[in-house]
Amino acid sequence: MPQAAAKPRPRRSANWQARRDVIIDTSAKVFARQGYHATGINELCTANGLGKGALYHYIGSKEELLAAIHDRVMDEVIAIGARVEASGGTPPEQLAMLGDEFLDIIARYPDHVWVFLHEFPALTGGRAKLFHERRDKFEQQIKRILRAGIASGDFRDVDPRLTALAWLGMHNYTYLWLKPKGPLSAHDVAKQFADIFISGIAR
Amino acid sequence: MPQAAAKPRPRRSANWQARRDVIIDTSAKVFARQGYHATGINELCTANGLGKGALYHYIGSKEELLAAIHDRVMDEVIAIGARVEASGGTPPEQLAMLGDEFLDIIARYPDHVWVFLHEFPALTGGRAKLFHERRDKFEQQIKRILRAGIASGDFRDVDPRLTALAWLGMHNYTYLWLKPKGPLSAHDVAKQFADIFISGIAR
DNA sequence: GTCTATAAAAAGATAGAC
DNA sequence: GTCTATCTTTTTATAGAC
Repeated sequence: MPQAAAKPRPRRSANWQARRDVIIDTSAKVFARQGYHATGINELCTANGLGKGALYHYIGSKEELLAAIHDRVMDEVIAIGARVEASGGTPPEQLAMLGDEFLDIIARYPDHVWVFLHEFPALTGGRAKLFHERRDKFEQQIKRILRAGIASGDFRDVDPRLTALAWLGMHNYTYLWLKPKGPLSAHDVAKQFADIFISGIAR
Repeated sequence: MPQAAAKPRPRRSANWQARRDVIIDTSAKVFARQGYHATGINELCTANGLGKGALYHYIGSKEELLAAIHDRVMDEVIAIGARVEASGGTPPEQLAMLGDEFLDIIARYPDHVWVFLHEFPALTGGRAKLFHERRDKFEQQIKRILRAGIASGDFRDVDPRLTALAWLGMHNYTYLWLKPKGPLSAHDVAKQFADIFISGIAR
């Protein structure tokens, strides 16, 4: 079997990778608080407790760091799509499960999600293209569930695209107010959102 | 009656005001395309066909320009709140009307709305405070309608805050895909969103 | 009112010592 | 691997001529 081409493994030590991951998470917090463009390399150095030389040893550039923050979230989002698909539930069950897992990601990565929802336009070239492809992939996933539900008679004859975007907006927007320490858990919110949305499109 | 303190009229000519408004709208387009911090004063000069001296004659600073873009949208949002309240419809009718007018603003000011949803964290001090107050005021308006609907028996006993945020997310998110030239008008989208949402929280 | 020139600070990134 | 010093460009804003 030939070498897998999907993710060309960078020639770096496991230690380097682990250190880099910490830098990505710490930087996400700073970007979330004051914005990507408003944050200078010097501030990233301070936040990470490193000099410029050391920081650049781990990140190729500021934009590469931004892309890494996006990947952290999108990797997980794509993964839940596959998990839900494999679950074999009914369309309403799948939609509820998708919402539950999606909000769980938002609650676990509040900073990363903030960054990805605010700063994705700062990605350029191939990085921007890759991001949009993965975002579209998730949207397709939602539409597939909706179409299946219409076909099965669980949902009325809604416009799949419009309805998928309504669902996405409702869930994405939680990044602004859903707090890990808040009165409602991601699971609670997902449950109530599913109640509203699924009965809203039920036949 | 003493002088109204709400909006201290600046001592400027009507011509100056009109010119400034055009600059605000043109700049909103540039900010929407490439971001507030990523846009330099020089680019704003080019886009507006002015030199630095002339531009600064109309805007106090870059951030004041950003605040003006926010005001353009928030003035209208607050206005629809009052209009809906005065309409005297049932809670479901009011919620549908609010969505219809809200999406109309998003469709008419796509650039301003983009800027306000992406760059509001760039506002500082009193400008940030004022913005948050007005945003909260709109959220209160939604919650009031929801509570009235629960009291009247039109809606089931949902959590007003959670439901208001679900409604806001669903509608706000349209800024990313609702196009004036698109296949669906803001009115069409509002109608279908109202169908989903109101039946989703109906008793 | 509008321009050009310039100030003064900060940006992202790199070089080379250690 | 990490540091300090530095390069180059760009930033926001102002001064002063016209």
